[in-house]
Amino acid sequence: MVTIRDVAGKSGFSITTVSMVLNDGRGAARISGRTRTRVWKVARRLGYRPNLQARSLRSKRTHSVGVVVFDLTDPYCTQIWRGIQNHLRPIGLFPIVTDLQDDRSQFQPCLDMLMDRRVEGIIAIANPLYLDNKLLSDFAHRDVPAVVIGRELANVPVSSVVVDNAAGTRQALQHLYNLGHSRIAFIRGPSILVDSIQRWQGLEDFAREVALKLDPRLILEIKGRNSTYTEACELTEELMRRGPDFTALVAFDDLTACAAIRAMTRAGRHVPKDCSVVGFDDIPSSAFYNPPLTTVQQQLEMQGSLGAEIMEELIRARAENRQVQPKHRRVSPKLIVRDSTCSAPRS
Amino acid sequence: MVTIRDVAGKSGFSITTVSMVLNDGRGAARISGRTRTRVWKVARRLGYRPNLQARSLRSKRTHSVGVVVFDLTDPYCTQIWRGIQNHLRPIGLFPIVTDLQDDRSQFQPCLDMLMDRRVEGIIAIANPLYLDNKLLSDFAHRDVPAVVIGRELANVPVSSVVVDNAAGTRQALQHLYNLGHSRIAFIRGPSILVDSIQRWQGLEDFAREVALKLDPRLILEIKGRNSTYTEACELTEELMRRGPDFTALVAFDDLTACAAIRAMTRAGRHVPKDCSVVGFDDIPSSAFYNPPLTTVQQQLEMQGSLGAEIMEELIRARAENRQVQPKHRRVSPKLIVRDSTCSAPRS
DNA sequence: TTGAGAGAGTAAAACGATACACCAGCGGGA
DNA sequence: TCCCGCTGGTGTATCGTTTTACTCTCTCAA
Repeated sequence: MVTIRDVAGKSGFSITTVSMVLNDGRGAARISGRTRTRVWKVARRLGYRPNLQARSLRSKRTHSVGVVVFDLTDPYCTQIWRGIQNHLRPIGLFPIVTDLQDDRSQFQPCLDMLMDRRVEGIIAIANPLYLDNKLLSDFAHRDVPAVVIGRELANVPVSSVVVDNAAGTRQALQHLYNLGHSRIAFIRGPSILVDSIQRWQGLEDFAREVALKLDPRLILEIKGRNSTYTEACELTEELMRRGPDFTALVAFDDLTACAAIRAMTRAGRHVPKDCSVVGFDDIPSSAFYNPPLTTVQQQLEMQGSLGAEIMEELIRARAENRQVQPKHRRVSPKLIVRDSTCSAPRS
Repeated sequence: MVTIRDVAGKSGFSITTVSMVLNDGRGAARISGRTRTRVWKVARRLGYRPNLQARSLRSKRTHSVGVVVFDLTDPYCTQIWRGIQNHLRPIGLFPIVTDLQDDRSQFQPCLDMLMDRRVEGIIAIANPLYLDNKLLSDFAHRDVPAVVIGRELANVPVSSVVVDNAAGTRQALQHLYNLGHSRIAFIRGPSILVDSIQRWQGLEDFAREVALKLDPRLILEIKGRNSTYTEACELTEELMRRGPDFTALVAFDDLTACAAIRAMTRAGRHVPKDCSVVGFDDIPSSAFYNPPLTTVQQQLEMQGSLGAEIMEELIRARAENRQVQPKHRRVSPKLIVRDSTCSAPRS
């Protein structure tokens, strides 16, 4: 491996000079143009690549950011990751990912691994289910800047990016309402999730505004005891028993929506002709579902970039020894209309 | 940050001793038990965490492995990643991932980033489409061990892990054959992919063995000019025009299978009652499709661990200054039977 | 003539660990 | 008594950078 010493030797300048030139910072201005080009030329010719470990050992900066992901095989995470990466790379920060594999006991170990690598900040993608506030608030006390995506923490000084759940379900219901549906069934998410509550809030608010009556017999809730998919299938069957005349269904998320459609198809009901269905999340496979799903897009990639943007700001502040308040961002979701919804049948 | 110097100071031993104890290697045997426990106790009390950059600067080992992924939002990659990670972590190797974002021009930059971080080896997940042999063979010349997953390179000394495509499609066709299907349509993959060729080979071989006649009018091929999904829909429509009597369809992969099912559903044909469909890959959403897909599972996670296992071996060999030949592994895929296939209708 | 100041660069001390060579006791065999 | 080897350590150089604090050599004004 060729070191800065080699470059210095071959170019005839001192190590210091080479370092200053190559870092092209404050010091480089003190070095004459001729010297600069000569050093660069030699460095290029030798194929010099600075040793990052040595560099950060001395400079105390690693230019890397830890990303804690609760399940890297979940598209929710990877899309956010994409956004994070796209923002971070161009500004010279390198994201290092650790995967909890849906196992909360891995949270501390993962944090430790990242801290061991001396990351300059940590972005955590919060699994609504598995990361309780205790864990997250604890990691706020590590002395690096932190950003949580997907969850807002009360009383904890940690920056966050969240989606406006209520605005999303509002759009979904409005869509069905505009299509003329009035007898609508709902499958709510598990009540332990804030998302469930917020999404329901959006539905209730809109219904009240347009004086749409919600039949309590057509509102069921996922308990989350076993497989969500299976449970959602069963709930849909229960709904069909209770009120076979509903013409639309709002599902908690896309997986639930898929299950509902599957259950109805099996029962001989056609989606969307007999019943429109709308989901939430816009997971990648939604577009390829049978039928393609009308759903609410979370703008995950944008959530990722926003998180990274906040991180950039926090790291910059720390480098300049500025104090800075936690920042909070809320992104607006967007309704994507595909083929699982259509006008209500004329009765 | 507490350093080894602090531990040495507080415990009353020298830096050397502390280092030997904490690394618990060859040297530790020379240190008495009492000293060892005292050092450990102090280290724990102070919350000492070794500085990895300093450590690897001196020891020339980073204990990290680069993983080059062509698209981290593709479940193909994340499942392999999961396998890699599960193998690497327990043996103290840290995987660092870089994402090409499906852009081949990012290959060199990503490799550079990894080499800059002095990874001890590189595992590349080959996109059949975007990583041509030139790129991959070039990276074989970097002086770190390399493993390619998803592609076998001829004439290049790089280890690899691949799936036995032919064995997979053979199982798929056998399944349909056993269900009594004889009039079977096929959507082949783009001919530029080795996978397409191998998968087709498996089909042909099995058909020949059982004297099953393949109607050339029922064999179409994806060209890959625009969206695969859209194209596959169109091909399915074409198939239905050509021979509306086929009772089963073998698709190149799951996405194609989804498209085929969608197209048939739209045309009023019921899957599997009117036509069985089998895919390939077992992408995660296959289990939740409408209907759930019968498909060939690639064992991606296993491919990942096998790759990591090879990497472990290569790194160990290098550490011990042994020469070692590239290793090659081939995993057998497994048919997963779900609801998109059933017995052929009696004619 | 002197001295200040700018311009262009260098020497040497870190950073936090590991590796290698060495050292002080001490027991024992010749 | 001498030397050897063993036990249980320690001192110091070193890894490849960055950073701080110099050193020269000019130029130019007082």
